[in-house]
Amino acid sequence: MAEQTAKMKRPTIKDIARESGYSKTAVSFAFNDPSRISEKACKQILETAERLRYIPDPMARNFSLRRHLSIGFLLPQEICYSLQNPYAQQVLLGIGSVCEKYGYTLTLIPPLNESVNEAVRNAAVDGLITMGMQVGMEIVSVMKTRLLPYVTLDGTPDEEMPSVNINDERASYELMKTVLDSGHRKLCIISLGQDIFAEKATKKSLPQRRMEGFRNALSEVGIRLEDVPVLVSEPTLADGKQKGKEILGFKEFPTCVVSMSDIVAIGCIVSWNEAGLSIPDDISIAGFDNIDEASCIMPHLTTVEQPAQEKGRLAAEALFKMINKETLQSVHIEIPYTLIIRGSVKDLTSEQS
Amino acid sequence: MAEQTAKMKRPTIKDIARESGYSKTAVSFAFNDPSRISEKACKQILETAERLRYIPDPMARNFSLRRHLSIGFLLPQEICYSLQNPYAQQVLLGIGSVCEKYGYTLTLIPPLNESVNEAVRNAAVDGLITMGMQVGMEIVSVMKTRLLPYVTLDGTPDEEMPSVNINDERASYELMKTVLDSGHRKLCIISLGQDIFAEKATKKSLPQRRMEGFRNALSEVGIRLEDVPVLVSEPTLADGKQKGKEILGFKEFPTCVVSMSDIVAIGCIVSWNEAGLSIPDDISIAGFDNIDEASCIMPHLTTVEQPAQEKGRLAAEALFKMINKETLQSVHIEIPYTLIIRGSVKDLTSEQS
DNA sequence: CAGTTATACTAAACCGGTTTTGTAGCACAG
DNA sequence: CTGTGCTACAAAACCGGTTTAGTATAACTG
Repeated sequence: MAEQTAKMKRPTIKDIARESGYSKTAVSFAFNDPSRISEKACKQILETAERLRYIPDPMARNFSLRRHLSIGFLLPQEICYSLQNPYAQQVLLGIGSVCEKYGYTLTLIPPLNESVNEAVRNAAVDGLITMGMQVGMEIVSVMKTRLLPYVTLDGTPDEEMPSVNINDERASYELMKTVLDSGHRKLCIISLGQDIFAEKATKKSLPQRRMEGFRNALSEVGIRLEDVPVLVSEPTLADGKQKGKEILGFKEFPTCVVSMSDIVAIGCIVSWNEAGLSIPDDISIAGFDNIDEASCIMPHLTTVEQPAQEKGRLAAEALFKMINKETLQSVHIEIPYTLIIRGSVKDLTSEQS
Repeated sequence: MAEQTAKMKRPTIKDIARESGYSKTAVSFAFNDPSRISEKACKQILETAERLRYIPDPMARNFSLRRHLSIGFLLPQEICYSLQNPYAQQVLLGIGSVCEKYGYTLTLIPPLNESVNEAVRNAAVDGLITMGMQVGMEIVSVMKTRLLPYVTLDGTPDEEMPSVNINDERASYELMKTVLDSGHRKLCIISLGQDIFAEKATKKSLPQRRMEGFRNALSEVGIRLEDVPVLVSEPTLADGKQKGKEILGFKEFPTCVVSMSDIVAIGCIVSWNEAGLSIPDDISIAGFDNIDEASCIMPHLTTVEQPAQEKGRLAAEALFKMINKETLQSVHIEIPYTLIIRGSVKDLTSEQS
């Protein structure tokens, strides 16, 4: 009876060797390089393996071969939080499509015991894609110590930080300019959450870069960024709704809200709808990302399109190049964005106030 | 100079042992069970480790401890295909939230070389969550051979197939009954894609179970299921649009389309809108899942709500019980669904034809 | 004070593969 | 007929941790 019961341990390469009368080496060759042994031996070994239902232990193979066959997507927060944003989901899909191509799996890595560091120390992967990482952060040194290749999305480009980004400063400049060109002057900005591990970032983070773009556009019409109210929101629908409500309570009611994230903008619209406001007549709003929902909600959202899937793909491709030692130095990829003007920002210039 | 350069290999436990003057065992204890050695030894070892920037190799640890600290989400098709459906994304979030709780990562496992079997053979995980799996499929035997615990969602419950499901037959009966009660008689059904690995399924698959529900409701008004046109769609927006177009070409135009998936239903609506149809006046439609987009699109979709995140959570919890040997026998969980009636199905009974 | 027990450590086995090294036996060239 | 090279295999080392078994010393016990 070669049948396998729950109590039996799975057979190992040793069992196959013993049972087939050959050595471990021969068994290994039978599976990985049959040309190294005789046809007869190969046949016998594979038959024995089949009979004992032998499946090589992936962990042992990977350990021996010093690889994991998986890359990690490092999430700054809990999975069901980070991946709530359709933008992040699209990035995920992009990364995923490249993983398949290389025969890799994709490991989602949330913080371990609330520590991103811990998660990186323990991650069983051949490389990491991170979001919103900045130089100088502790986890950068962990990845370097582990000699783990990494690429960051929406982070701060730097010689020790391979990255894929759009030109955020320019994009947000254009977005803000559009809003201002429509005649809006009483504004409110919704920025993105503090980078949770921005301990000692030296260069400009993504929200900071976008803010710079806003500043430049604003200064052209004589508005100081410091005079514009700024809220900080997590990129989730729930937090977006929250901020929307908050804005309703402003004494100085803005004519247009500029959000750094579509999902937050949509959250605002939802809460404003609930409050009976009509958009864009009562209040205008612009977003960032051009997620699918932006063209689903009424009115369609004026936003900056950034190709999220493509971003994920490019980051993953760069990572695999590093894993395969094709590229040793740092990569920096800038991809194009598109300003998308739709109905969520009212044109105040064409009407008589 | 204890600095680490790219060329140097990472230090191993052996290096720390040598450098600190203690044994490998002592180093291991220093990290995992300091009470087993003296404080002095522990301090010296940890200092040495710090100095040499030693990080224990996760792969080696896991291999030695016979675990992976990751569970797998087995996808029937490519990642960017399977996870396009918001329903699957929600399931993913649910699974993810449980993984975090147990300190595990979540590995997305697409088919390897187009083979789900290959993927399962090589999966470096402690357990698997699958979607739409049926008994008798080859991968079931692979999972059993590997002694890998598994739970299936939307599969065919069976003693050897732990599962989490809603009562699909009953839910679709109710959905179809609602449509029929609204007076619709000329229908079209959009079923879900063939289960791609349904080689020799013995019991009823999810689309089959839902079809049974439809059949029961239809027979009550004297319609034979066989007389209703049925399309089969992949659960993606793109394929949904495609089916929508296809329906536009029908000679016998249906008054209502009943889809087994919201995303497909939404695809139909999009393509009908493009064709200038007005919904539900020109054609009605009902879906299944109640994804977020169902209440975003106009008109809001009449559908069956199934708590996708909750499904993922329950499946993951059951899986962890099996991994931790708390449950040895098979689990079957049935969770409640809710019929949600909104504007996408026109009431034909209240109007004079 | 002999015998037992605890403490603090080390050596060696182990996890299950792959890979290097070694060695028969045979074919073929010189 | 000897030396060289090739084929087909086996033995042993290796990957980097954990764990078991074992040992020396110190501390307790009767």
